Amino acid sequence: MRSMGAKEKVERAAIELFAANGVDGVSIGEVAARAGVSQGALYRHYRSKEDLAWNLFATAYLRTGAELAEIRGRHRDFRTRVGAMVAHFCALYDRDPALFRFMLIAQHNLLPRVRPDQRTPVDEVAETVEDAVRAGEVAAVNPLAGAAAILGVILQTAVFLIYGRLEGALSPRAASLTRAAIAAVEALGRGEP
Amino acid sequence: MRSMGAKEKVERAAIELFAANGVDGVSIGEVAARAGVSQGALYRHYRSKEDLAWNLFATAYLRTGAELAEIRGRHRDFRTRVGAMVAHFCALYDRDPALFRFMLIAQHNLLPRVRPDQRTPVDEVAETVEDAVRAGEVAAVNPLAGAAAILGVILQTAVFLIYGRLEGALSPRAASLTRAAIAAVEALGRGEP
Amino acid sequence: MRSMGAKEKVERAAIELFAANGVDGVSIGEVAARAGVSQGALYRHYRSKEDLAWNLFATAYLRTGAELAEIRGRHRDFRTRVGAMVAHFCALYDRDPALFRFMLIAQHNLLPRVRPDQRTPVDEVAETVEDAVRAGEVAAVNPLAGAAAILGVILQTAVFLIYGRLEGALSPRAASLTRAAIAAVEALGRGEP
Amino acid sequence: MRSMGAKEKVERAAIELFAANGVDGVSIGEVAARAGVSQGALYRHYRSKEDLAWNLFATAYLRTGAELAEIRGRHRDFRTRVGAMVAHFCALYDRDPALFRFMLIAQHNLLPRVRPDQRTPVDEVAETVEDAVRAGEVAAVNPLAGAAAILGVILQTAVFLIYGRLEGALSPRAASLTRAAIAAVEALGRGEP
DNA sequence: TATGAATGAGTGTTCATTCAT
DNA sequence: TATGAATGAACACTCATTCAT
Repeated sequence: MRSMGAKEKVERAAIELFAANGVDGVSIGEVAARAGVSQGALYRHYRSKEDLAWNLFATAYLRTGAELAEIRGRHRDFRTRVGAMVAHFCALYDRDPALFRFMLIAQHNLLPRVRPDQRTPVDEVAETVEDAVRAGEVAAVNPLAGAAAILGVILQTAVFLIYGRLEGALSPRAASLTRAAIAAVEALGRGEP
Repeated sequence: MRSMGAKEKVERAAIELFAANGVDGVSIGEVAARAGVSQGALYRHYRSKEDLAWNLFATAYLRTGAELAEIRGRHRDFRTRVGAMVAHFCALYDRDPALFRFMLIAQHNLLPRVRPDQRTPVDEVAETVEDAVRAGEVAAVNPLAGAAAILGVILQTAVFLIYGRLEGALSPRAASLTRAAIAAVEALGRGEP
Repeated sequence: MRSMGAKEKVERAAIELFAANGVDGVSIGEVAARAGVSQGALYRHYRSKEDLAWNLFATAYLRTGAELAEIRGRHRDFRTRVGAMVAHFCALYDRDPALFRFMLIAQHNLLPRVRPDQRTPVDEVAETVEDAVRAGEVAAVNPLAGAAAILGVILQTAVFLIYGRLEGALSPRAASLTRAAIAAVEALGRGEP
Repeated sequence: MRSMGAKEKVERAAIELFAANGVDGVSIGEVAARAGVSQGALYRHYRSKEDLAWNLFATAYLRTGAELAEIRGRHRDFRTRVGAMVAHFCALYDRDPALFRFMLIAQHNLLPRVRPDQRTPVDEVAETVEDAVRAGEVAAVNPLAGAAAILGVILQTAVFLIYGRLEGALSPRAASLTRAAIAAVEALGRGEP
């Protein structure tokens, strides 16, 4: 196993810097310096800074979507599915908090560039809710509203970890987050909209 | 009485542009042009672009904190308090979605500049949870974990409205969001940490 | 005697700031602030910043020329004249070091704007040397070369006071500076050019 | 071998423009245009305009100090030393009048940035006078007052050449300037302080 | 292929000047 | 007359991108 190719070094440096300062707050020079390569070398792998940011985001975001799809394929039961998805998000955060933070920040600029036919994490969670409604596992609820509740519980907790409001890793919270997410969806279904 | 002073025009323009493109993604020239004033005029009211962004953020963010504190002072019951807070967030969003989006985006850069002694929305929600635990209204739960669940449910729903995943205003969802938020906190308390 | 009119306050402020930072290193706003008047008020007396600097310089520079002319008219003897002129420069420096420093600095930009028909300090000193040569008081010497020696001895000593290389007032040095200036001119005349 | 590297071209352009208009009177754009390089290229060699001006000044000023130190080391006799120093200043002027003028102008802003432990031309001339006093070659005189006389005679003559009051090169005047400088120092010593 | 010098458009900011009040 | 808000051109500086070596 070699140390790291230039491309990997650039990607790691970019993720960490983008996570800390936002894409617009980081210059190509800083990325190159942290990666230990020349500025010019960067352009051999990416056509522009925007291209670099987009590739990093799309790769991570769509990979997460695929992983959630895989979880959805592996389990049938709503509670089990949500539990596995929450655990997956927690593992993602704990394995690479910088990448997680980068995704949270970058979505504001980059989400519009995701093509409508591409399956995102949001789609997978929403579909999981939809399946549960169809199967009668939870009361009728707008799948996207349900997905918002599930994702909100997870992501806001991650945000509090990032800002130091909460401490430690996210995975130990997986069980309680799962309960909270499921309870939130069920509560949504008890009312009108 | 004329329509709007220069300062108000600048602030409106800045909020809308910052909300759409991020602070770093907007130039002073664009703000000035949209406000219909010269670039120089901007510097009569704000010392720098950063100062402008910080003032807009701090004003809105801390004002929201104060409003939540006022709600907390007006009600005693956990459910009532959460209901009023959720309704307040919904009203904020519906009244000025651009400002709401600006706050969501800008926090990533500007939250570290909030002094620890200043009371934020997060503090008020967390304290509301703490009060409920102390009063035995909900099972023991980390107040900040509870606040994350409540805020997550609200804010992620707002995010879905912003990105067009959900449609319409936020206020009609206030009742179901309240139920979801409370259920999430209660579910958190049913487990270990 | 009233405190000071707006114009005088502006001029004093300008001289002190220009002396310390150079004309280009001082903004109209700084001059107005130190003078305690509004920026707009400044333009009632001077058409532009350049006009202000030029007026201050020309007034002081040409007044000094006139004073030297007066000294030249009052005395006939070379040594007496030089002594009176040196004493006059020393008194100018001691009375208003800021004005002196302003003249030394500003000449680099403003001297070219003095019209050739206007009599400057240099003209008066040079003519004093010329008179002395004509009268046989000193050996033949280029009047301007002689003026350079006289002025150099005085002004460089003033520069050393300004920069803190020498201390105290300039007037106590008048006698020795006079001897040095005269000796320098005489020595110039002992050789070829 | 090409004509000149970018750095040399920038330095030459800067010296000429700064000499003519002062540092504050010249924009980076003008320097770059005269040097025939882009504005950005300038910042590869200098961190700021101030850094450019300071480097040019410090280099020339301290180099001159070192050259005078070398002269002082090569000769023992006061008259010989002064003669060699005057000749050196004249050669400096004749070789590069723009650099000479730049040093004369820029000292007003940049002299305060010279560290006290750095040996300047003034230090060398003053020490030369001090040596002469100690050796009994001239009567007791404040070394800095003597240095002011010597430098004043030379520099004011250079100033007159710059302003067109005198014509031709400075070197032909070296002999008479030397006599004048020495006579001035001796005359200083004949009186009280 | 990799480097790093060079480019030039764009940025935030300053400031001399004007002008309505 | 005096103020100070407003203007807009200029400035120093940055940075994504290119390209000769």
